[in-house]
Amino acid sequence: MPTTNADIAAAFEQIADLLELQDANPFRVRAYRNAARVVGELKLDLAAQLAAGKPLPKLPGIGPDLSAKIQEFAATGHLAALDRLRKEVPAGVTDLLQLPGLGPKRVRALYEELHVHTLPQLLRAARDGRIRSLPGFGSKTEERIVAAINQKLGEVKRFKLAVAAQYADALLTHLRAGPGVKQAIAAGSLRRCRDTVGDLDLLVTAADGAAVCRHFASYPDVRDVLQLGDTKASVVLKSGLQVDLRVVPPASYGAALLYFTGSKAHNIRLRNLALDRGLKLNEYGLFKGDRALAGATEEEVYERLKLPWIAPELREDRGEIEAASKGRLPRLIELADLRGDLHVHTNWSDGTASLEAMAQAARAHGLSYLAISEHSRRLTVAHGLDPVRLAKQVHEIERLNPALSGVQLLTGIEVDILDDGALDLPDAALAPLDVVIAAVHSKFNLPRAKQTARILAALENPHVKILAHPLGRLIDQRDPYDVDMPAIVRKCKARGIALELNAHPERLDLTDLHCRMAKDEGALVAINSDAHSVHEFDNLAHGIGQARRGWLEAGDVLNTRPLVALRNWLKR
DNA sequence: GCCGTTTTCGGCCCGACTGTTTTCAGTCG
Repeated sequence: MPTTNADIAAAFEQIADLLELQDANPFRVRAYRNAARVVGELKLDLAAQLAAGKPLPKLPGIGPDLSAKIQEFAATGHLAALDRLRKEVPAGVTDLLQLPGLGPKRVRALYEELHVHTLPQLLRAARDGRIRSLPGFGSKTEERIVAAINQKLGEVKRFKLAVAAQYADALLTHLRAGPGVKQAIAAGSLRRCRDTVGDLDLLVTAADGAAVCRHFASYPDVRDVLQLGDTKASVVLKSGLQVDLRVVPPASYGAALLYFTGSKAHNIRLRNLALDRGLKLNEYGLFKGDRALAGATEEEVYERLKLPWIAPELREDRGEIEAASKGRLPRLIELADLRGDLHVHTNWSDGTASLEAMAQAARAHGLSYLAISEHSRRLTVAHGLDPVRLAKQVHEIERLNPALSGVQLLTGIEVDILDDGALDLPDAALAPLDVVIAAVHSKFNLPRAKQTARILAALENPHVKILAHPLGRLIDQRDPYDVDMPAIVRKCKARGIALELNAHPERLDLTDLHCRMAKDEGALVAINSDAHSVHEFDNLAHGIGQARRGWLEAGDVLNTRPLVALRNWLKR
């Protein structure tokens, strides 16, 4: 098994956990966690790089020691340091760290004093009342441990962005009706438009924080109140979604919004920039000694740090601070930049609306063209089109177009990539179409080399213009298939094929990092709704959020082009 | 363990809440 960057990152995280349990220098622990993040997000395959005899690139936070560990892991598949640590700490103990309220100190006390190594042992100890006997533990802690384990057994994962956004909208409405509430906004990963959201971070400005926190905790959908303070409260909704509220005075709104939007890594960079200037940045403002220099808006905080405002989607410490300081931030794409949608379905296959209804809905969403791309015949469950029905649909679209105002339909197909990389329809059926989208809908578990070869073969077909949902993932339901994305992106660039960013909430595929990879390689991206009904054009907004996280500008996206330019691109 | 246009040593982001305390440690974000 070749070593992936994810393997290296996981090993570093393991080391960090184990070191923490041994009460090691916390900054050393942080060094491992930083390194795990840097390696985990890196698109360059480090093991492949080393195998090719090339040196490791200089990476931030990775010095001589961690470089050596990466080389050791790539060469042997093991880390002696990790193996050693595993012998020193009982197996399974790191699982205990995953429970909320249990950090390294308490977990260490649990296994040293009570010999508790696993979740079942912990549950037994809690039920036997043995935990409250430990110094620093009490009956409340014991109750929380039982509750946390039970919750973990019912495991609630991260929420899809679109779902979390609905909860946030409803809660914000509730908060705005609260006592003395001036502003209420969702921050956190929702504001950064991550594809999934672990919890909601809501920010409110008001004079009386305690009253707002109580109002928040009274929200009817609340299942548990975890914390209830004067400026901060945390609840769990009936769905299992955790929501954290912070209340700050209006003069701190910008600093607080910055702080609660994150990411943590971005915030740490900003605080260090402040320290470099002899200033202190916290959620209440930017301070020189006790004197507040900025805080009411995000813009003024950035400005005092000699930076332009940085869009929330970029705040991941992935180079945005360096780009900002050099005046090289991207002009991120916006929803209004989209001129059309190149991937939708109608009631000819598995969609619910007619061709005309979809065209009208597209126009209502400000789009001026819409490519109809039904499934192809192999997808019988979706009433995929064979060459005869496809020809009929093309004819129907040509009949409809002159009568449509403000929007034009393009002919197309979402043609299946078969097991061997051939397409599900003959070239003669594809040739007359405006847009051919190739898509994998089967054999998701092929080994990496075979899956990659299969897709690369499909991309050789001269009619293919777009590769649909390139990773094939369904968030929370199906992992992405194992495929060499850099190779796919390079092939798309070479063949003049656009990679789809499928904006369906369950897909959001490409990911943010793959958007960035496409941009860096010079490959085009097409942001498509994959709408199966007239309502699903709203999904494009989530696709835009993801594209912005991938640093995409309007020029990087195929369907920002006016229809004439698009037709030229399709015909070239 | 990393890092340096003040530094190759001595720093490393910062504050709120909870529970178990009797002034604070641990955890979290």
